[in-house]
Amino acid sequence: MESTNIHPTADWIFNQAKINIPNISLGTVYRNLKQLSDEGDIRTIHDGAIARYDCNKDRHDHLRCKVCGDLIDVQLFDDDLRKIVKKKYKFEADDVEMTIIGTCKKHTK
Amino acid sequence: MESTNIHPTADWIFNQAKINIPNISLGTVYRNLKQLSDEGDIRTIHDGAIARYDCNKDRHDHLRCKVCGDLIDVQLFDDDLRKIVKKKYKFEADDVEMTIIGTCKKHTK
DNA sequence: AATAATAATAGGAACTATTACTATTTAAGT
DNA sequence: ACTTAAATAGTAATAGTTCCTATTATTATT
Repeated sequence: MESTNIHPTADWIFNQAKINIPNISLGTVYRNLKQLSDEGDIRTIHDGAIARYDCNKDRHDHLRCKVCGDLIDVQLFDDDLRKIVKKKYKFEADDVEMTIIGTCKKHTK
Repeated sequence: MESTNIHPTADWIFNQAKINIPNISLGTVYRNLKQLSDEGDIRTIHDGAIARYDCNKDRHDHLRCKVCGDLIDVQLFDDDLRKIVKKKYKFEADDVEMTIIGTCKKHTK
C-alpha cells in the first residue's frame, strides 16, 4: 500500500493483496485497515459514499480533479484557520475533512 | 424540509413525508432529492457514508460537533483560499467540501 | 369531455460498500 | 505436545442507494 501514491479503496487493496495471498478474505482487509486507522498509522478518507485509505499520516487536505479523477494531497487548513474557527464560532477543531473539487494543472493549457 | 435547520437524511425526509403522504415511496424521495440537487435548489453533503441534504444553497462549510452531533453551517472557504489553491497548486477550484470535526460552544465552560 | 401522449409514482428487486458471525486455522506460551 | 488466545476465510447480514416496471396522475389535443 505504501508503494503507491494513490488513495486506494478497500477493494483495490484486497485485489492487490490477493496477488501474494491468494485466499485472503475481504473481511481481513477491512479489519486490518480499521485497526491501522484506529492506531493512527493510516487515515481514512470519505470520498463520496466510499472509503479510501491514505498512508500520509499528517493532517492534510485533498484536491480532486473532476477530469482525471486524481486525488492530490495538499496542506491548506492551518493554525490560522483553526484560530478563526475558534474565535468566530467558538468551535474547538480536532480534525478537518476538506476536499476541493476542480480541475488540476494537467488539464489547463 | 425548509422548516428545519437540521441537515436531514433521505430516510428522515421519507418518514416526515409519510405523515402527509402515507404511501409515498423511498424511491420517490431519492429521485426528487436528486433532481433538486441537480437543479441546484438544494445541496447534497456527504456525511461519512451517508448523504444529507441542505437547503442552504450558498456554498458553505460545516462544523460537526462530536459531542452532540450537531452540523453547523459556516463560511470559511473564500476567494482568498481559492486564489491560494490556484497559485500554489495550479488547481481551478469549482466546489469545496469541508467539514470540521470538533467541539461546539455548547460544551465549553 | 374523451383521447392520446407524457411524466411521475409505488413497490420492490438489485446493487455496493461495509460489518458481523462462526467454524477453522495459526501463533504463542508453558 | 498441549492449552489458550488471537487472527482468518468464508459467508451471511446490513444499510444506503439506485434501478426497474407496471400503474397512476397530469397535461395537451381535438
